[in-house]
Amino acid sequence: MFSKFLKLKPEKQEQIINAALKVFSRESYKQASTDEIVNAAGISKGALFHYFRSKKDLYLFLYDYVTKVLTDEYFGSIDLSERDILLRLQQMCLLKLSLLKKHPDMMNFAAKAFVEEDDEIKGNIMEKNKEITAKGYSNFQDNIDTSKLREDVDDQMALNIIRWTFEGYANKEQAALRNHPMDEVLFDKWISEINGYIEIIRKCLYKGGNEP
Amino acid sequence: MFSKFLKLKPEKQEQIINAALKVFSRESYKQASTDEIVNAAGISKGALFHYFRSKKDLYLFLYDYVTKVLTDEYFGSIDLSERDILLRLQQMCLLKLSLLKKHPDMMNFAAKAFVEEDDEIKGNIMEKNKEITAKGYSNFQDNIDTSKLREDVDDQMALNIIRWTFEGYANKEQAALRNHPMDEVLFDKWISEINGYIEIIRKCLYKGGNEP
Amino acid sequence: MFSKFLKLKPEKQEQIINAALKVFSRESYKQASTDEIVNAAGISKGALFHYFRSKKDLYLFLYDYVTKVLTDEYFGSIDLSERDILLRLQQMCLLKLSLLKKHPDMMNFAAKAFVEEDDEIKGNIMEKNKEITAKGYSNFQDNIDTSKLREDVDDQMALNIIRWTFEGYANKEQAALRNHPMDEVLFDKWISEINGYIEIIRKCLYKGGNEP
Amino acid sequence: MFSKFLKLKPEKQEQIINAALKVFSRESYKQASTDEIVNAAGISKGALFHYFRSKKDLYLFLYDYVTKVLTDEYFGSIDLSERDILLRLQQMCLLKLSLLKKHPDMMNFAAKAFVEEDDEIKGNIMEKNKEITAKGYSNFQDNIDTSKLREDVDDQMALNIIRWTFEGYANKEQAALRNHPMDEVLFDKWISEINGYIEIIRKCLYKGGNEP
DNA sequence: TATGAATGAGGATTCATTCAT
DNA sequence: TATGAATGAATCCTCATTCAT
Repeated sequence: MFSKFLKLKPEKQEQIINAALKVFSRESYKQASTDEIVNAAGISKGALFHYFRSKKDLYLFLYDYVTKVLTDEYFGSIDLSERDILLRLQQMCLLKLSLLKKHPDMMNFAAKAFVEEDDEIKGNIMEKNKEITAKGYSNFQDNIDTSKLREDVDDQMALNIIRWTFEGYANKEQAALRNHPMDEVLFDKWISEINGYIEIIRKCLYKGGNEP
Repeated sequence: MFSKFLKLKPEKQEQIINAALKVFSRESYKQASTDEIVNAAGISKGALFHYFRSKKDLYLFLYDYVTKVLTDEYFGSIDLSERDILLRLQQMCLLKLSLLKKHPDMMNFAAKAFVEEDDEIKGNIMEKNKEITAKGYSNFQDNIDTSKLREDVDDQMALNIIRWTFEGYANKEQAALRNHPMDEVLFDKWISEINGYIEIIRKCLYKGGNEP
Repeated sequence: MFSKFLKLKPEKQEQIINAALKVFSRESYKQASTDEIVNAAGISKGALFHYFRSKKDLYLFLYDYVTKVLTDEYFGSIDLSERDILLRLQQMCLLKLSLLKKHPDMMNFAAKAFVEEDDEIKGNIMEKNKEITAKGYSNFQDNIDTSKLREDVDDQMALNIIRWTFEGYANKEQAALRNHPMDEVLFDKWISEINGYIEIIRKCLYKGGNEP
Repeated sequence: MFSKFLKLKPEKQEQIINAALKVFSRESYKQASTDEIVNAAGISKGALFHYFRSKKDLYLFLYDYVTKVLTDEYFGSIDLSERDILLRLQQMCLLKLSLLKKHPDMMNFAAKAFVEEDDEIKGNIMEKNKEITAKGYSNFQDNIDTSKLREDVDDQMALNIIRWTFEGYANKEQAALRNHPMDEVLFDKWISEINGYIEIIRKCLYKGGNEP
């Protein structure tokens, strides 16, 4: 499967993948047009269906491809030995925001694919997600040292609050990303704001934080 | 406009609205098929276009309808004089979860419509959203008494953490909703868990909370 | 046939006929919409199909009606004992132009119906035309006194030139009619111009005209 | 535009053009059915919309095509240096009748298009007509030598009578064309009859014609 | 008799997929 | 292997006609 595509020169593969990602990251599965994809990729209609047998196969190939690239970059960059949840989430949050800027089409494609509800592919995507989960990419709270958390607060609830805070921040910034260029200044802002939240959480939910 | 539809017997109106909401809450604007809608509603193709002149008009009618029902039920039930953010968000969160169970199709439709990007309707939806915003439905943090918050923590950041906590909780429960029936037990669970988070936040982010 | 329609009060009949004529004189048979007709007539959809069984029947009724009114007014006003072709065509031409202004919808309807090629009605219209012709409305050149025409010119050819001249003039003026109001001034212009052509023809094609 | 169509084999282009012309020369723009066109052309529905993006585009393409063919054949065959109006109109009339027999669908299409009132295309057709007019195809009476006309008759009125005579003759013959085959005999009849009219007009409206 | 809601076949257009070259 | 012309099912929408009230 996909062997015909994989025999192409890497540059051509990339060119086709990028074109398809661009289209699929903007439109839903059904609305995305193969015409637009072949035009953006600079190949013929027949070629696309020669490499991939169908639109569905192309989509699922892209899903695997994107999943692999993103998980590699994501989990390859995260220090899973960091047992302090704040430092781990700081990494994760910055990494996610960086990936959004580095691979916007992939990230948007992944986000769209995650909620895609077209019957033609929904089943396959859910299956693939199960496989990914099964591979056991460590969760944000695996192997976390909870001993630093306040004792008068339920650990899991504290972890949830911390996670939701970082998720909320990442979402807020993601929405802003569309309008602003990504540069050193923006990255520094992220670091400084994230550290602000870390400080608050450390103060409030960790042992030995200041008295309110 | 829509006068022909509004002359129908209420039961029939409801039957058509429900059918359309079911389809539009599952599929995007473009993918949603009028065939499926008329089949679900048990009416003929011609009838649909007799009541609403076009698919677009039907969609925008539904948007207005849903917006009205949800804002009425939502803002009609919220006590905006409550100046303690925790109590206000407790109300909002419970209400949102209740609405999700009471009107799942409406809530999903509203969520989908909010991010709908089809050129045919995007402009209209944005316009309607402006009108809604202009009507001044108060924001979650309008008129909030921030004097209760810890003084050694930035107010806005504290409010963000609190909001994201409730949003995170609501999202988590929303995902679970599809599989469980909504009943007294579930509602009690929500109250108890939300109160758990409230207690933690009060302890950590409010003046005079316990020392960690 | 049409008995139900003919039982209506004359004013209502007229109102319906006028509305239908307005629509059919603007649009072709197929494109003319029964919706537009009932709206213009201020009656319900059902009523129209109650009076006339179908769009086709309505159209054919109108054709008969218009044919009758126009031939009555036309042949009722023409003095067929006038044996001078110029005076007869002068009458006919002025009458046609007057009718165009007096009954524009009828004239346009008749003109459109004459070239209507929709299979649903073409046969019926052609049949009706045969009947009309069979009734023997006298032709423009019936009973004409050709003795006044130059002897060195073929009578039939001379009559053709004369007829085509008047037809050409009438067509030219008809096109101009849409933009100008019909009034005394316009009528006088017609008379004066037509007399100009008559004078030329008398001079050129009649015995004893001036030498060129 | 139309590049896809123009890449087809000439025979296929012709086959499609002829099918479309046949349908559009019989029905109005709106009533003409693309189904009928594709059946007549022996191609699939999709193919038609592959070559031309829409029914409108097909129609406007045909208009340009027909206009070009007809004006080329028409103005390519007319000797505009002929300053005698009778000889010029003799050419024009014969040419028009020949074209009617050679390209009946094109001529009928052109005639229908000229009075087409459908909003979807009316504007475009009028624009194209302006362009054509602007190209300055000389009018029937441009550069005419009026010095040969009788001095006791208004020049413009004389020219009108002459034009209307030839138009009338062409119209009469056009109506007869549908039933008769076009052959040498018919063409000879036209020449002889037209020459008959020319002789009469020369005798009556030109200087030095015989005394009536 | 009159109403207007309802029907469903028909029309233009789109698009994934096939296939001759 | 690559091309892009061709297919036809599916989609939104229209409108003469019917029928319950």
